[in-house]
Amino acid sequence: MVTKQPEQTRHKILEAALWEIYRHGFKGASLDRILEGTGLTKGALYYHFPSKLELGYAVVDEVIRRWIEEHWIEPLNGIDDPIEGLVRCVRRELAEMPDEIACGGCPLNNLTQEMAAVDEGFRLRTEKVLNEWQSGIAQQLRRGQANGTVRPDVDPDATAFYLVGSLQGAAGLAKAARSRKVGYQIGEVFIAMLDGLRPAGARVALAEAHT
Amino acid sequence: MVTKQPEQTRHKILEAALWEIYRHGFKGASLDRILEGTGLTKGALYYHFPSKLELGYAVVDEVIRRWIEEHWIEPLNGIDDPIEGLVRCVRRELAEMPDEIACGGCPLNNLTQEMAAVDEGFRLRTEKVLNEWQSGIAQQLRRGQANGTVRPDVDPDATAFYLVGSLQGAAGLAKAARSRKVGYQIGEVFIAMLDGLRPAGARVALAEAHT
Amino acid sequence: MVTKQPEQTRHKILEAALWEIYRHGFKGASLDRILEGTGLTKGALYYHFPSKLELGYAVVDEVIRRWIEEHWIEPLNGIDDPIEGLVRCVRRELAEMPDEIACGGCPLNNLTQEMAAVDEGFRLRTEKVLNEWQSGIAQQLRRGQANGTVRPDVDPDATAFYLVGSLQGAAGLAKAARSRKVGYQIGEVFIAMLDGLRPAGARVALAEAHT
Amino acid sequence: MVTKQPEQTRHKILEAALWEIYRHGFKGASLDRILEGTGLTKGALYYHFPSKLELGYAVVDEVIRRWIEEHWIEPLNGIDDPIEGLVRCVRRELAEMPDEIACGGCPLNNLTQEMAAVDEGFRLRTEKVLNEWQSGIAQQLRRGQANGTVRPDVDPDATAFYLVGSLQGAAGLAKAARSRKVGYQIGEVFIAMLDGLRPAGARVALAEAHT
DNA sequence: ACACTCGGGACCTCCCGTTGTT
DNA sequence: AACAACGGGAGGTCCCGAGTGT
Repeated sequence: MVTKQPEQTRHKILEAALWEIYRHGFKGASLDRILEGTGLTKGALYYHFPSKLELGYAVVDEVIRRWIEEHWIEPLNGIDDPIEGLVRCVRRELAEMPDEIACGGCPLNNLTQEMAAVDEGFRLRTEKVLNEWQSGIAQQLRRGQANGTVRPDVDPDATAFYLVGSLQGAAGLAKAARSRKVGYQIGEVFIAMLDGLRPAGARVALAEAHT
Repeated sequence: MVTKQPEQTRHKILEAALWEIYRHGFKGASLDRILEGTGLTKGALYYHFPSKLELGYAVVDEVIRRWIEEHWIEPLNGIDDPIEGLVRCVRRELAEMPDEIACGGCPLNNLTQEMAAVDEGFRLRTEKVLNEWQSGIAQQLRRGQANGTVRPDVDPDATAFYLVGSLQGAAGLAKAARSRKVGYQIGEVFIAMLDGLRPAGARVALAEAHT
Repeated sequence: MVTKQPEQTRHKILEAALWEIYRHGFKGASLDRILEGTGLTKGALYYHFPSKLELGYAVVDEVIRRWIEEHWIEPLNGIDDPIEGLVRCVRRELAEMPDEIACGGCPLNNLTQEMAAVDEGFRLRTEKVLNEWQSGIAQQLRRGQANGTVRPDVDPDATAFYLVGSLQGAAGLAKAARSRKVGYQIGEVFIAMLDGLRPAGARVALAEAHT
Repeated sequence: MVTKQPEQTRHKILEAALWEIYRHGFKGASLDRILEGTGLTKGALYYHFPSKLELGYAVVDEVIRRWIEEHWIEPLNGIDDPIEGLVRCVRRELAEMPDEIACGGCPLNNLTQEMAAVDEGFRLRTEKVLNEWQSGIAQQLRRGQANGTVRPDVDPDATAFYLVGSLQGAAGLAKAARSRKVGYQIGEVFIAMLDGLRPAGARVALAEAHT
């Protein structure tokens, strides 16, 4: 047996916890089941996390948060046209997402809806991630307003909230329908709505661009 | 003591179950706690419902479904301008909703996100309600296209999905933020987006219309 | 199977709990072990007692308390000479007590010493039983002072406390020594000390009376 | 960081263990909590003690035993009148004892009552300490009989057992009542009883001597 | 001589569901 | 139609102890 590798052990637990929680929800998640796949036992888990709740918190803080950053915030950085950036993100997610996630909903949204009203710790953490997401988009919208790719009369903050909400809602509907098709449909309308944020002269016939 | 009143008993259980589920989620809901407030016992519950799961199903089918119909489908019937109707619905909900619900999220969305991936029975039932909601809106959009209040190039079905998703997502964000303010902000953007569905000449400065 | 007998079930649990607690202490007591002998299951236990703690409380309130009353308070009632009554009690206990109890200590004392400093609920309940014991003896001492069998300069309350404490302490020593002999030795001294509570002229050579 | 100091480390653990056991009982004592205050970890503990049980044994053998010697055996050595010596001990303890100990019971008695019936190792060790205590007193009583300060018809051994038991019992009652008052009350009676061990002519009105 | 990491189990809690009874 | 009593199990907590490194 190799020597103890605490960092890797912790990571393995977090990863397994993410999937277990994703599949059964936080309350339905079983520590025994989480540990089953890892080959670890309660002792290791209890050493790294003081409770199931804290494990759940860590999943939000460390795993889900990073995922959102990598998928929805950082990709926008290099692009001058923020709307173009968002459209690309949506298209990429719709295309690359495996079926299980496409039909299982956004992990962040799942946890938020299940736990926000039940546990304040979860609410604060998911709220924080959502706020980072929102402010990332709001910042891009401001940059777009500066370089003329976004209408100046748009409220960047409120609109960013709206966009995040719509994405979460769309993921929720796709989950309810257990179908990629609903996601694609909503995606196109979402993109069309995004197009409405451009200055009148700069709008693109996005629907056709896709076909 | 009055004689047994099966229908009323069933109703009392459903009502209590709705609140318990709303507050603790379905998995977190306790049958004992549901019964506590009603003065009934397990016997009554299991006479009317074969299991906790079926009780949850009944809550969706009978309580939540009716609520959606009354609040989001029927109000649109008498109005010629469907977008105007939706705007009124949003404004009414934002205004009349008590704090607990405004910050606790949409009961339908809560249940959907918690259970859709876990239990197929819940998924089918919540999907059905969502579809009724969506097709109600789609039908109105078609009527609007017929009477010229909605742009003809809009896809009624996809757009209706998108709108339902956005509403659910907005409710989810408000829940995560535990704040009415986020709801109001998103509501205004939502209304602005709705305005984008009108033919170019018919758009209204809705923000001002609200003040 | 006979019909449900809640009272008898509750009694069976209490009885089994008393023994389990007596043998392993309260913290060491296992609910599973308690139920093992009764043929009942967790459901029955949880129905009758909301928690292990409340079960322990009930053992003190209902079982131990009654035992003290029957063995140390009521026997004194019919006897005019309270010191004589106490001596008889001591002798009876020393003689009739089975080995397991003689060497296992007084159940009341065991629970008190283990739990009084840890849990206030236990402390209050054991204190109550001890106070009843003490006031039973104090009352007898007062009666003895009235009829001349007890010295008038004795403080009935303080002395009763002292006597109860000595008995508990003696039981504790016998338990530590796991020997009846220590109990007998202390018992004789205790009886001699009791004799010192009589008026000077009324003292008896108790040691000889015993042989 | 200073170099390793094994003896001091061991001592720190023992001291911390004493308090933890005193407050939570042996079973309730947590190794993690013991180590928390010391800044040490499991590694240090298990280097010095092979198990929790052995740690408990060491607490009895080294800490509690020494405490009893210093407080109840050695103080009697320089005094010719053993009864006077015991009275002083009682008075000193009653006066100097901090509240936490006065109301938390005698550490020796606590451990004895909790563990004697459960674990033979504990029983043997606490019995040993109790025997040393008892034989210390018995020896003094014999000396008193030799110099005429103790009645010759007193059985030194049995009486010493009785006295130790009474003290332990008194501490137990004070713990159950969580009150110093009970301790004071019993203390006075105890002293009066001690006075009864003197030869008839040598008795003192101790109650008045105290005021 | 001590720290970090992890194994593995026993425990209470609590819950859903069923049975006998009225 | 409804109740009181009970069956039976799964889950999180927490703990003691044993490894490896240094």
